[in-house]
Amino acid sequence: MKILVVEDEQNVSSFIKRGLEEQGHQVTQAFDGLTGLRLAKDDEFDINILDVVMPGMNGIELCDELKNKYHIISPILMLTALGSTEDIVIGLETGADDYLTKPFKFKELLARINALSRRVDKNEKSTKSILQVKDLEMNLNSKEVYRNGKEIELTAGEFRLLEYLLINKNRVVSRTDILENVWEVDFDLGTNIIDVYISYLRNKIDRDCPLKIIKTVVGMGYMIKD
Amino acid sequence: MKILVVEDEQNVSSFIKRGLEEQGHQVTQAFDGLTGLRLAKDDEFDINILDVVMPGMNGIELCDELKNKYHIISPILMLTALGSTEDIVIGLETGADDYLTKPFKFKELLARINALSRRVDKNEKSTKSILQVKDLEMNLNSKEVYRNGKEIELTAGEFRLLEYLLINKNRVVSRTDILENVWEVDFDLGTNIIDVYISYLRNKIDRDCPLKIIKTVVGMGYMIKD
DNA sequence: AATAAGCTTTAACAAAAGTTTAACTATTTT
DNA sequence: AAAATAGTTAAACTTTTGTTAAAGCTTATT
Repeated sequence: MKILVVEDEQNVSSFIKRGLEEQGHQVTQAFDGLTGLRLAKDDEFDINILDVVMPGMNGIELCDELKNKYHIISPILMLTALGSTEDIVIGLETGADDYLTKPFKFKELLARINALSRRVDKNEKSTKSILQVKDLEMNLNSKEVYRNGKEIELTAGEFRLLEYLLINKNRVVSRTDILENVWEVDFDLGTNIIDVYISYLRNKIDRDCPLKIIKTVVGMGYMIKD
Repeated sequence: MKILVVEDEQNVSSFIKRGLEEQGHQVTQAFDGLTGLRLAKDDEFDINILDVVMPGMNGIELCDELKNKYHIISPILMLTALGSTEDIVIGLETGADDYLTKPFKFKELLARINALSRRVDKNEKSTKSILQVKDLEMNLNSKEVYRNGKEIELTAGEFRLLEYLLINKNRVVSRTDILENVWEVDFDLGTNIIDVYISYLRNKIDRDCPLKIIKTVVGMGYMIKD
């Protein structure tokens, strides 16, 4: 994610930047309100972290401008000093989406960032909640899978693998892709877990049906075709 | 918009699907009434298009079940054969919102879909104060909960958890979702409070009943199903 | 202010379910 | 036919879930 940090204290800003970058985010820093304003309105960040206390334009004014004048849609997380309830109230009134009182644990900041980004994801379009191919359908809300009208019970891992194959239907997905996206493992240490799970899945969804859903592409990966 | 098409004729269904997808809609297909029923009640579509003539459960029976048994609120558009005035009358009586006689021009279908979706937007937000599922009901005003006519006393925490599960019925809610929305905690520090409360709830609402309300979906969360 | 009652949270453990490894077999490619 | 790739199986291992009891909080009452 692209994250903007508007914070005048050099060391606090760096602390946040370093931590977020370790998590794979891209961090842009602004050390005063006006610079923050320019950056935030010219370039859409996924999350804006604003300190309240800053020389020149403070975080509350900045938040107000961004939300009420430039109508940015990305969430704002305010950093306030301990106990300044006043600031928190004003901040939330002017449109901040969340706040965190200093000093804070980095883990807490991360959790709030994740919560905010999830909240945004939810508001995005009416995400499709049923994936289907041939006579197989997967309901992402109820986590139920049906083949030819009959329910099939899958474990969490089997479900995630099938979901990934369905999202990528008509495309061959490599073992590396699967490992990265389903198991969230970035390097293969010679496990055959994918083969095992493909086998489990086939037993449940393909064994009793003449037309097979999961296709092997030797040397390349697996594919589900329409 | 998310649109469900229940139509047994492969080519008609594909024709509709293709056309609607070109307009940017998401189309889910069912080729028989029973599948249509399951899909429509498990997942809320913006519009349901039902063919009248189908093997097994026909469109009128399906419409009846959806509107009068499952009380879905999304509009139903019936596709009837030319001249079957009988069907149209019955269809509208059982709760269909509009109908179209086959054969039809695609443009006409589109116009009716747009009209229906506009109609729905206006009626939105009917804040329900009673949540119910099977023989369980929760009154949000009086904060009373009844199972099979007998009152059940819940503590505030138990009530909020049950309420959240009911609001999200037919959807698996993860522990993270629950923690965020019921306990308003954005990060999990390894508490098992959800398990404990689920256990308390089950003791009060499920223990003495053969049909269980709260379902565990291992590795994913909990769900209450209709 | 102290007490009591009820509710919430933690913690420990048992039980259930799911995941991963590894050895072996089968199939496909070279 | 040999080598490489893929599939199967069961056992070992982990994680997840359910339960209980006790400790910690709050709130109402004395």
